[in-house]
Amino acid sequence: MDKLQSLRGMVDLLPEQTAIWQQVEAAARSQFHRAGLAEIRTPLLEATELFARGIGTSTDVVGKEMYSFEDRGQRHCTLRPEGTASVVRAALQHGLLNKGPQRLWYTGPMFRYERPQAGRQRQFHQLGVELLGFADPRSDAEAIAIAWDLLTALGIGNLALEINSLGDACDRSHYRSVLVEWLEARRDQLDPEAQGRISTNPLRILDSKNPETQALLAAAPLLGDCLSASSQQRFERVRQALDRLEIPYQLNPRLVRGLDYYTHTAFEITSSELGAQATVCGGGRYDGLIEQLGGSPTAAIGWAIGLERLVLLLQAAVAPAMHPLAAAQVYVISRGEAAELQALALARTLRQAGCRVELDLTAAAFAKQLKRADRSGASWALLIGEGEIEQGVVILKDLRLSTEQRLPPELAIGELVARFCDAGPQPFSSPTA
RNA sequence: GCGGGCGUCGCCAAGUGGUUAAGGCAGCGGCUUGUGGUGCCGCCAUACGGGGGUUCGAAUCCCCUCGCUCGCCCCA
Repeated sequence: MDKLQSLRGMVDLLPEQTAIWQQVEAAARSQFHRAGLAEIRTPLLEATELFARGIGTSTDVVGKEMYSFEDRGQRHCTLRPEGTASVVRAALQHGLLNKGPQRLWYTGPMFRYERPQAGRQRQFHQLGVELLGFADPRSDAEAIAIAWDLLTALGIGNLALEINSLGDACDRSHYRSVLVEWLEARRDQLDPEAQGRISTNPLRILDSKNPETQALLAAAPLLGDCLSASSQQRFERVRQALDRLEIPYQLNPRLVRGLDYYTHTAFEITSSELGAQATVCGGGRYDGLIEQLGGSPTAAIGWAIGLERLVLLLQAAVAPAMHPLAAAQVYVISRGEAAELQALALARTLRQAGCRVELDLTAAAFAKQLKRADRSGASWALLIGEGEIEQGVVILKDLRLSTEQRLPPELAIGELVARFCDAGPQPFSSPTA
């Protein structure tokens, strides 16, 4: 196949798709606005080192999924595989945290070199929230609530929230040694994947999907048992807050996220309707990251929603009720040089007055143009031919009733504007409206 | 990186060794001259993802390759 086509895993969003994306973006903006979040936009390209230091070199994302290359100045560059590291970098670079805690949101494409499958592309889009400089357990609940409420507001059901606490750095290294010791004693019962991970990233063995490994793990020591008293207490308060918000959740002691920077609260929102890639939203607290990237110790929590997955759910749930494409209200037809120019001008006048107008740009016969008018979904047509130009009138035709009247252009415009005068585009109105 | 499924016109889709690759939708042209939605007629893949091979003969069999897709891994 030598046809030009998009790169593997890089997906075009066609006009009939973009409407639903715009709806999601609008809902998110509204939600974030009400929550007092400000938008931040960072470059798609960052120094490779940012992700190596931020996400952790033993993670799959950094180890084998990054789009990395050297630019012409021999700089090591990487297309961002996630948003948090960039946001933290930007906050530090511009001293945002010196002004106090930051409540931020972002959206945009991320890149991971993986094998595409349902709900997973190489370029995908995330919508994320980062609350920098907040340590209070209520901030965990607030962050989760923002995500939960956004998904709910969009009409997505069948969602499950799972949470766990990974403790602080101390708890984790303590648990890590306990777990490694336990795993080593059973090394020969583990699958090869898991065996390799004992030394590289033992915690990740916990959410292995290998059934035999899982069976064995049922008896493994739990992270929760290694948490310090204060970590446990903290987690307890997060749960209380969620209870108070009446956000249902399940404790999942095996939930371990794939990025190294997470501490304390980790969570995922999943849907059973997504196939293998069930996570719509994932996030957690990262109290050590900011310091690790050169800032002073600062607590923070954040999450990201996978927009492709969200759109998949929306299409399954509510999209059929939507009319993504806005049909024109008026279709303008003309024949003959003078008429064509007048049509061009009248279409513009109508648009300036707030009507959705489609102008036929062909010189085809009236029958042809009328046929297109009909298919466009417009309910009114404006016809101008040589005869009309001579008489100084236009034909205003009701395509539904098949009635028409000849009248001066100003009156026809006035008639249409009175009917469709709403200013501004109306992306989701029904074509028949 | 590893497995499974698939790959015929813009879309859907027949066709599983024999000289014409169905059909539907969309598109284009026409059916009295400047009036649509239905109807009727016509046009629309020397071509079956690409490359080799088997055969007298292949879209149909074999091999390789590319792509899509689902799953593993991982994650949003």
